[in-house]
Amino acid sequence: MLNYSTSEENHIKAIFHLQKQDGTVTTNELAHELRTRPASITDMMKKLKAKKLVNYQPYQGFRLTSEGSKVALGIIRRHRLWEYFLAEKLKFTWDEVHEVAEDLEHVSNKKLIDKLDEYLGFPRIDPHGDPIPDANGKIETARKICLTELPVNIPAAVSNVSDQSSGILELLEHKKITIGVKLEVKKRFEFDDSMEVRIGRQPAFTISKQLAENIFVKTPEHGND
Amino acid sequence: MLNYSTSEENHIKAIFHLQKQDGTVTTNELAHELRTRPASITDMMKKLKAKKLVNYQPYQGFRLTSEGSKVALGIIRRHRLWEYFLAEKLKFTWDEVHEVAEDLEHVSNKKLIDKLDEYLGFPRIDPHGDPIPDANGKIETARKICLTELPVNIPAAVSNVSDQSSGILELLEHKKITIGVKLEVKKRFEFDDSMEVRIGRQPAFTISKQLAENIFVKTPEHGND
DNA sequence: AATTTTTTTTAGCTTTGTCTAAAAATATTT
DNA sequence: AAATATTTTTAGACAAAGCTAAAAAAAATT
Repeated sequence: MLNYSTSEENHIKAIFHLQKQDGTVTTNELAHELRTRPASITDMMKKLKAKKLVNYQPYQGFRLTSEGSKVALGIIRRHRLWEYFLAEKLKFTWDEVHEVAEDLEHVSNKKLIDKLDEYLGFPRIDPHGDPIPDANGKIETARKICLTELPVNIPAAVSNVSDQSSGILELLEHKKITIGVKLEVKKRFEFDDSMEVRIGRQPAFTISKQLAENIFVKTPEHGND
Repeated sequence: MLNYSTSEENHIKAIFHLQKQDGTVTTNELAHELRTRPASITDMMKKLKAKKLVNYQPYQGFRLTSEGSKVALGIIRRHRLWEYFLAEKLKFTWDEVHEVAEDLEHVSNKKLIDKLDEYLGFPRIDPHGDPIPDANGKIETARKICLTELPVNIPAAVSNVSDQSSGILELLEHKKITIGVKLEVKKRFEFDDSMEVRIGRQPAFTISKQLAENIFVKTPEHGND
């Protein structure tokens, strides 16, 4: 995998995100997204086409080639791992991490990122609830994750409970956890993997590792990172 | 503190390091250090002079202004904190960290760096044994540090022992630790702050927190970071 | 002190990534 | 389908950061 400039990477990433909705991205859309001018986009598209990262015919819009998508997933992987690091380790709040990760994502040293991934315990979801591509660029589409994997301060909705024994249901009822309830993990304790959980604006309460392992949640769709 | 380009930062940092030896830095020295051409250095010096970061009169060499030194210390702080992070947390070896930190150091977000510093426990020495400037740009000149502060895998020489009781001397003799002995910390255990220490190529042995607190070491001078 | 060598600067060119203004292509209205 | 509006591309300019080659200044030699 070759190396690309910060500007090239930002264009590739933006196309990747805009592509999702429609099939193809237009010059104006991209110019608006990147706060740049349509003429600049045309220039950059010519360049990315020459590098075989986008398919582009004048006036026809563009989309990433499979190579371009690979590059995009690499950038997104870096971005989201740094976001996770910032939130989980450096205690940034979830709304602060994006901006800082915008800079860190352009440091593209494979060993750095793979070691960071390992250090963080191979997280699958970033602090905005978006999935993190793995070292091969594979990305989970399903948004359902175990409560044990939900980063702190991310709103999520309970989608199902794996264990259906009466024991767990009693506990769930007592804690007022039902399908569809919206909650956030406020804090995690390394010592026993227990966690503080808050439902809405009510006071937070503790959940054991054993219970959390059986609760699955869905995080809201985002998009802009 | 304003923001400077990667190229500007690299020039400022190089001047800071070269200044140490002599009082003033020449065009050729800097061109050689940065693997660039003398003409390019002249161009950049004009620019940095306009920004009041260097004092420069044509043909007279240059040195950083006090503002320039502040900027340099900020860059060095970022570089060395990332080096520490890479070695201590991501388990890079000490000879791998410099290259990666060269990129990371240019992400200049004050909050990021201050939080990273805090997360790392405000380390004072980087994995090469060089002192890390604090948030105000203050940097220790003394190279003598306590063994408790010596990063892992950094060769250092025992320079003195603070406690002179017979109890500690007995222990030191048993462990064959004398002034001038060269050693490295191989591993630290969070649980009781004990550490594995190795002298030369001999098998490593354990030292308690209490003992380490009384041993002071000097790390070798480096320079190129 | 004059000459030669070395260092530094100037002048002008290149690439990257942006811009504006004008031209061309495509879309939308009437 | 013609006219109008919008989108996209082209053409040409500019700033940043580098380069080479030539000129100028400083240092070293004879």
